Order: sequence, then structure tokens, then C-alpha cells
Amino acid sequence: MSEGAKTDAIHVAASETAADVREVTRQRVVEAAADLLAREGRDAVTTRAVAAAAGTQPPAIYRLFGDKDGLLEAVVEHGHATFLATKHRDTRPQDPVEDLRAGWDLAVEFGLANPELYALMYSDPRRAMASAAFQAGMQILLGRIRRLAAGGWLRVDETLAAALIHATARGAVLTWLSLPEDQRDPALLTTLRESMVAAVTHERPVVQDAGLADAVRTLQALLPGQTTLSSAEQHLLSEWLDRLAADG
Amino acid sequence: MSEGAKTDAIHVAASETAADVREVTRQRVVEAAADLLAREGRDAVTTRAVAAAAGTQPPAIYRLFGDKDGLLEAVVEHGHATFLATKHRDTRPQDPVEDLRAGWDLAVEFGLANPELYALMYSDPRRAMASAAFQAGMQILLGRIRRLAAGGWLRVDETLAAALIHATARGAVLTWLSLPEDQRDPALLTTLRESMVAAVTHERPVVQDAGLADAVRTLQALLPGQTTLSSAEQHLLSEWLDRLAADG
DNA sequence: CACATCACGATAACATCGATAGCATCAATG
DNA sequence: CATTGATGCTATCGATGTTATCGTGATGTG
Repeated sequence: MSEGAKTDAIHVAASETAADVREVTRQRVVEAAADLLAREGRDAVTTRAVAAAAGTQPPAIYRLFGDKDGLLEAVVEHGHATFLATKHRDTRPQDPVEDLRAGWDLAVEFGLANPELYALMYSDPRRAMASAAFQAGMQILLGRIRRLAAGGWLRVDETLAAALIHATARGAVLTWLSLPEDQRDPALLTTLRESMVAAVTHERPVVQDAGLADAVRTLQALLPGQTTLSSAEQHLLSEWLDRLAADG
Repeated sequence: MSEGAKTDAIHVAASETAADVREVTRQRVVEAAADLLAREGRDAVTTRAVAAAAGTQPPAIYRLFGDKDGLLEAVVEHGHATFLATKHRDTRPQDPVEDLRAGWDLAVEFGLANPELYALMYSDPRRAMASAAFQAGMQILLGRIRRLAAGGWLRVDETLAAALIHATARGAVLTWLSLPEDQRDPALLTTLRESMVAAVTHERPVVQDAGLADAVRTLQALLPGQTTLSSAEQHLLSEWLDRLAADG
């Protein structure tokens, strides 16, 4: 019996290591694909290139993932999982609205840091919801939203809140990435975030009475139509107005 | 001489029709590709399938567009142009904030009606800004924003306003399309739109009724509190504002 | 009008990629 | 030990992007 138990244990251990080996190579292939995606773009992710980078052969990919789409799905899953890991870091029950902001920022920063992966994860409408790690992340998000609701902050449906958070984050990342680098204004991200907070919660945004900047903007828009000032004067005036708007 | 003129005319007419023929087949190929894209998805857009649908041969695509990417770029351009056509419809100078809402709705509805085309046009960050028709649409949008600014409605930079409008629309379309049909809440779209309006405009115009003199007055009233400009600069600025107010 | 030029239709071909077949090897199992 | 099954490896097939090539008819020229 002890012998039987021993062999059983050995067998179990052996099959475990066999499954582990399979899982390890699977992980190696996924990481090779993710690396290739991040470094050389989506078109560089061919079955042959991934197999070569992972030190195996093309048919192995089909034995592991069934399909190239299966491989990409695994890469997406891996992306959601790594993002989820950074998300789990701090879950201290501080201000739930502040938690909402932090979670949104984290998601956006992840997208900006991994543009190709983000495009694969979110730009294809069909693949978006299918991931298990994505569902786990969704549960975390819904937990945050639930806490908002419990605190009396929530302004809309919980599901609508989740959709709003996703939509603003997606729009933020994709628009940011589509802008040329010299036109990327960080205010785009913060404004979208506060916009999202205002739409989801009851927290009134600090109504800045920044009348100066508004007056400057209005005047700037109306300046081209005036005929009083010379072009040199108008040019200098416009410069000063810019400075006023920037510092105001 | 009459003979020379006649042959010249014929030559011109002939070369014109030749160029027209080229343009017509080009258009036919683009529309075939757009049709294929809309009806059978992105993967169905192969050079052979497009050529067959357009009644020509694969090499013709390369003579017309140089590249498959060139063909897709032409499809994107075509998409922007058709959207631009629907946009030009009504440009009545009504309430500029209402114009903003209408323009945003139009853009979102276009995306929802043409999901595959929209993904091709906007989900790839690089291809987004390169289109001529897109730049034309951007000019229309900037015109709308300029009118907001002239009316004293604008709350942020004009370029930031444009980015916010694009980002919210993109997030709205892509998130809507990624949701299963039974989870699509129209409130997602209206909430995002109103969120965008709240981020871009003031509920009430800060500078009432948009006169140059009014903007000048507002600015004059707020100038003493600023610390950006030197006293000399502020003095000259104040003089110019006086002249603007007097002549406006 | 005769001739050169050039764009276009059409076919074939090449390289790459996704996907599969087939075979050898090697470990696990009864 | 024989069997089963998974894996490494090569070769291969069909599809796709892309190019070469040839013939033809239109275009432009002397």
C-alpha cells in the first residue's frame, strides 16, 4: 500500500510536471508573442516568428492554442492578467471617488505604455469581453462602483457606470495615441477623467471661476475680425493673451 | 489654325476622359472594397476578392494604389468623404452648443452604422489623421469650436476641445460596439455626449452675447488680478483694449 | 498616315503566412 | 514489454500580397 501510494504520488507528481512543462512552454510562447507584438508591431506576430522566438516549431502553436486566433486570445488574456496584477496592488479603503480616479488612471497608463497590446485587447469589439482576467478586472471595477453606490456617490446605473468608465478610458488612450507627439496635451487625460467622475458620481467638480482664461479665449476668437489694431499690435497682443491664458 | 485648335481640343478631351476613366475605375475599386469590408468584414478584403468584385485584376490595384495599404487608405479617405457629405447637410447658425451636440451625434451614428469601416478609420492610431477629408472635417469641427469661443461658451483650449470631442465619440462608438446587444443602454451615448458638452462648454456663456466690446470689458475687469504680464506690458495691453472697445 | 509610347487587361509566377500531414522519438501506462 | 499519446521536426497545401511578363489597344508624335 505504501508502495502503491508512493507510485501514485510519483505518478501524480510526474503528470503534474508534464502538465507543468506544457504550461511552461505555453507561457513561453505567449510571452514571446507579446514581446514580438510590443517590439515589432502586430504584423510581426506570425506563427513562424513566434515559434522561432519561443524556441519551438510552428505546429506546436497549433497543438497549444488550436489556432492563431487562440494564440492572440492567450496574449490578450496574458495582458489582462498582468494589468490585473498591477491593479491588485493597493485596495485600501480610502475615498471611493479617489479610488475611481486611481483605477481609471491606472487603466489609461497601461494603455499608453502598451499601445499595440492595448489595440489588440480593446480595439476589436468582439474579443473584448471574452477574457477571464478581464471578467476578474470587471469584478474589481464593479466592486469599486458598488462601494461608490454604498457611499451614496453613484449617479447612474452600476452597469452604465462601468460602461462610462470603459468608454472614457478607451477614448482617452486611442485619441492620445493617434495624436502627434507635439500635440499631446496631458489636460486631455485629466479632463476626460474628471468628466468621467462628474458623470458617474455626485461630486461636483470644483467650479473654477477662471473668468480670465475664458475672457481671453473669447477675445482670441473675435480678434481676427477687428480692424482697429495693426497686425504687429495684434500679434503681440495675441502673444500676451496666450501667456495670460497659460498662467491663468 | 482651326484644325490645330480642333485637334488640341480633341487631345485635351481625350486625355481628360482617359484620366476620368482611371478615376472612375479607381472609385469603383474603392467602393467594391468598402462594400466587401462592410458586408463580410475586414478579413474578406483581399486583393483578389476586391479585384473580382470590381471586375478587374489584382495587378490593377497595385497600379492604382501602389499597395494594399494604399487601397485601405483610399477606403478610409472614401469613408471620411461620405461622412463629410452628411455633415455638410445643415450648417444653419443656430445655437452653437446645439450644433456641437448635433455634430457629435452625427459622428457617433456614423460609427455605429459602419462598424468595420469605423474600426479601420479610427482604431488604428497611425492612419487616423492622414486623410485629406479628415482634415476637412477637422476644419469644420474647429469652425464649430471657434463659434463656441466667439460666443463665450468655450471652457478649454480649442485644440483640447477638439481632442475631447474625438475621444468621447471614439470611446462611445467602440464601447457600444463591444457590448452585447442586450447590454447596450442608449444612456451611455447621451451621458457621454452631455459629459463632453459639460467638459467643453459652460452651461451659461461667461461672456454674454459675444461682442468684442463685451469680451474686452470682461478682460479689463479681470486684468488687475493677473501677475503674468509686467506693468509696462499690462499698460500697453490696456491701451489696446481701450481702442478695441472704442472702435468695436 | 505610319510609328513609338504607354497604360491597361490578363495570366503566371514568387514569397510569405496560416494551417495540416506525416514521421520519428520519448515518456507514461497497463 | 507493448501500447498509447504527446512532442520535435520537416514537408507541404492553400491563400494572400506582390511582381513580372506579354499582348493589345489607345495615345501622342513626326
